[in-house]
Amino acid sequence: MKDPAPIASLVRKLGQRDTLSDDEILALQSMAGVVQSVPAGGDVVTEGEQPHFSTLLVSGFATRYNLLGNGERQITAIHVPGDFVDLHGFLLKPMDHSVGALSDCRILQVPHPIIRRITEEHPHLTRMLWLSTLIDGAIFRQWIVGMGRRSALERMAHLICELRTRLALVGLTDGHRFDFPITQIELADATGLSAVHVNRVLQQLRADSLITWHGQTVTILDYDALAALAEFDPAYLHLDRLDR
Amino acid sequence: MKDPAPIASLVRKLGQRDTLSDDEILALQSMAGVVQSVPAGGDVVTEGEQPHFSTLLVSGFATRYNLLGNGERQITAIHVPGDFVDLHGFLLKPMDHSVGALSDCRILQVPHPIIRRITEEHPHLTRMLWLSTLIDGAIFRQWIVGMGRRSALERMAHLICELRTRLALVGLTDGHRFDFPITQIELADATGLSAVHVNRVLQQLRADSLITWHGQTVTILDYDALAALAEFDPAYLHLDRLDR
DNA sequence: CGTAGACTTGACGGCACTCAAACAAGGTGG
DNA sequence: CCACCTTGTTTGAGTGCCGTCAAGTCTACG
Repeated sequence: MKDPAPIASLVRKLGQRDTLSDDEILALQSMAGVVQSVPAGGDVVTEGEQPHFSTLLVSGFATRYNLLGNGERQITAIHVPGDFVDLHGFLLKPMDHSVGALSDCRILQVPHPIIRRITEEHPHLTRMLWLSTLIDGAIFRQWIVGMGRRSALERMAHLICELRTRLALVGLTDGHRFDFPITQIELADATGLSAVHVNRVLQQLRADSLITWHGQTVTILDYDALAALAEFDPAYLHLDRLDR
Repeated sequence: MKDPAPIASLVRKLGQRDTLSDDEILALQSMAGVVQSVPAGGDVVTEGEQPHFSTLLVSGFATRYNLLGNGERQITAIHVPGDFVDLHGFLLKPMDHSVGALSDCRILQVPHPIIRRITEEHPHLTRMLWLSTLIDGAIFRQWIVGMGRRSALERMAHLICELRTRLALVGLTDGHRFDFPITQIELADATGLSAVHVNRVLQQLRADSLITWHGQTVTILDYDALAALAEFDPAYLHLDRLDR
């Protein structure tokens, strides 16, 4: 019931950025509880709700998205295991966007009072949780840069580089190969492109022997070239272990 | 020397979202110090630096921006008085972008040890500072939505609505009129458009009698129509006073 | 074997970009 | 005081990246 495994990815991800004390790891484990399932296509949280918990993604892929008046959709974030998909809801309260499951997901709902107690009793751990929302923000900024100033090709290349780096951090890569269960329609909503153009961009990346993409499996064939095309610099992911 | 006035806007902005205790206001005032000046066009912080303080904008307008390899620029955030322009630097450490002054600015550099002490001694105030970075994040998300799925016209309208709302929060509006010292080139870098197209979009907004824009003075002539065009919903700014 | 969802392809169109030049306004120095 | 320069804004012409529309193909699955 209180299985520590679900939060292993979170511990690994935070522990990459600063050393966590045993006490802090125990506090994180106090968040463990019943793991729930959300089927692909389902919503984890819906815009306008004011949940009394935040959701840790244990396995699977999820997105944050907004719907527009004309029915169009914009994905603002892609989440991988170990990510809190709505830790910000702890303080922001009403959700200003929805969270959906890209694939079948297993999630852990952490009651806000537990997070609140961490903020009362564990200043350093609080800073680490704060940090994780700041890294979300750094990723948002890079997406803005991409959507504003990068071509469709560069933007897609950047997204692939980013996902590879973030998945490697939680041990979900096999060299330059990783699972990424997303459709081209969803990729279009994430990159601000049309589905047709996403298809053409992916063909271009394949034609240039930069990647292959079979089913859910992405393989980066030439990482250096892909990163150069995207001007990808992982500094914004703040991977260094520092005193925080 | 320890003039409380510089942090008045910050107190006002945080106090809008939750009640601050006298003790907490005192703690914020412990951040007060020597106010410095940055001329328009100057940099407040530069990408790659690792400052040992975070910068509170006391007066003037500032932006966060990234430069790309080809010299292009993307502005990812516009800051108004009362905003911490780089509170995230407290935990992220090396800056993954620069901060520039749009107009002449007065700033207050708050040493990180002072912020750190707040996190050790004032859990609720810590949450409020965390909150302010989360609101930054919510704004980032809206920018992503705009750049991905809104037309140039809608995007500009949305930016104007957002600025008006945020400036009203710190008392820098006169009805639907406010100062916004930004050039069309800078607006282009913020919206992901070209300077030429920004000019045409602004002309369109004027032709439709939605705004006037004389020098640095923006006047919204028909707020309802402008907000409808932009599908602007201020919910993402989380203006309600709630227990946080 | 039929259907649904995802992917692919082609033709065409438009929003926004680029290039280029003119206009306006404020500041500076001779 | 007025050329002159710089910075910002405006306008026009031509272009192109990416969107839309419409089919067609492929694969998984019942």
